[in-house]
Amino acid sequence: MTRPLQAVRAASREIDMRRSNFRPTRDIVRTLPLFAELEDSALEQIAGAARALEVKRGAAIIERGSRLDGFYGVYEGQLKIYLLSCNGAERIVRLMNPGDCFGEAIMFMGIPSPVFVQALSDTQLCYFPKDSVYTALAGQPDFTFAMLQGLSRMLAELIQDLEACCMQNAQQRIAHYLLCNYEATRDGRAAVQLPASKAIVASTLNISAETFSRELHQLARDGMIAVQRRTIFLTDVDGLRTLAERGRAETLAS
Amino acid sequence: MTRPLQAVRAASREIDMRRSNFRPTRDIVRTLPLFAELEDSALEQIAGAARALEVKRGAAIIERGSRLDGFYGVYEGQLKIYLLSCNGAERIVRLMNPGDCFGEAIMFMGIPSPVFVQALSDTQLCYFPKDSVYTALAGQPDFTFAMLQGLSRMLAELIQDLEACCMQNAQQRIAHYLLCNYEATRDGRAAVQLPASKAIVASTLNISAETFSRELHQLARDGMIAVQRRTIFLTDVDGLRTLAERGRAETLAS
DNA sequence: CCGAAACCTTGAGGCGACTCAAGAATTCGC
DNA sequence: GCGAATTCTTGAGTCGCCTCAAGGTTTCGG
Repeated sequence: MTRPLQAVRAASREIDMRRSNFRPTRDIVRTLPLFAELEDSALEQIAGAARALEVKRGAAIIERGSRLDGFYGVYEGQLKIYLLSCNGAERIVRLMNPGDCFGEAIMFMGIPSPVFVQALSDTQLCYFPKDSVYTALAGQPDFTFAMLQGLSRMLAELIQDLEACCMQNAQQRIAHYLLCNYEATRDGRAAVQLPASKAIVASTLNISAETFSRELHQLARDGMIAVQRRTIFLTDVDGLRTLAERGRAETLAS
Repeated sequence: MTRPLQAVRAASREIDMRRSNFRPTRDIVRTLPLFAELEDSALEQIAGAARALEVKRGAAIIERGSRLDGFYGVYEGQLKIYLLSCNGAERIVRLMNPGDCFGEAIMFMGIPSPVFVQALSDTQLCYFPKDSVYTALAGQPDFTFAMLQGLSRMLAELIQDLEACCMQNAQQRIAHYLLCNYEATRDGRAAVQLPASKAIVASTLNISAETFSRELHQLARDGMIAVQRRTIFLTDVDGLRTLAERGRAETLAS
């Protein structure tokens, strides 16, 4: 019975499909990287079969156990893919942003979804029915490779998640996360802009919000980072690297 | 610095490729489920490019960080896919048996492998070079679907692993494992035959060997199971189901 | 059949991360 | 710009699982 995060509380849990100005035209559909290389004719076919979906923050897109006869692409907004434990604790597996796809694996396997998907903000999606996808796959080797690569990338990312959550302690996971996501600011400092609230980011790292807060401040005290709201400046990238690789204990010892 | 498991200790860590009576003929290659639907001509092409590999127990097939220009199929023996933490602790992600494939994702992405693969017993493998695979993919939609499904299945399994390791305690993971793997014996009892030593199975469940032993004996004391070597008889399937779903604490309370 | 190696069990002790709880700081709606 | 809601911080206490250590059991080669 852990506190639900943000959007869980908000709005209805139903899909709120509505007519809107978001339409799956060929040029819009193509903005998904997956479709980038698709020929016009194939794209036309996919776009023709696609269904645009505009959902509000808090809407449930996929429930655990549901099946899919297609997959989704994200065009605007943010969603979370998450797991729920028997007592209601939530573990966010991944945050989805524009350009991302989800549901392919469920579609290909025809199995019930092992995860939930919910919108964290108002979101524009497209649903691509299986049949149109299969048609495109059969005729477009480039698309096949793009699809295979997409699945492969997810697989690799999941392995990394598994590694993080099985082989690294909380501080190592945080250090690793920061090192994987920082960018240079205008004034040349290295900074990470958290894509959501600390509680949500903590959940994706499989850490409680409290521990996340504690560890961030510990890193700040150690001079590795400086925290300002949802911006985290990396003040000692090499130190973080050492931490991420060797862990806290061994930095001091040996 | 955790004790390495079984085969780590054994034999050389080098691939021991040798001429042998194991040859990638069409009929042998086809026994991989992935190739089941492949047309003869395509199969011929794949088989022609395939390289047979016979390795001894303990041989390292893939090292973390290495790249692949193809993928492997298992025809005989057993391998482990595993992760190593910085201090040498090992976490087995999956055991591979005849009929399984590995390395597809690494091949498609062209990224360094995030995992290690090592033979747990003397093993017969085939290596299928990327080019021949791509050729088959381009011409054989059925093969494409089989490949997509294979990747999708791995993805779904990894999600389940992640769920198990993040959302369930040790006893729930064990109960779940038993429920997913039991079969009826001749005399009608439900039993699980462990596919390897308890230490190895424990590692795949992300549990220390000691805890695994303790929990198994606890379950036995509770009348859920009976342990005999590497055979575990399920004496109370419903009880296990309750455990797996609700966890230990809540079985007693509420 | 004996000894060594591998495998399994069991106890003691410790620690990482969680939960609960309360309060501070931000953000947001009107 | 004030009050409410949300988000973040911090302390105290607990617990699950790990590690270390030692002894028992099974397997296997010669």
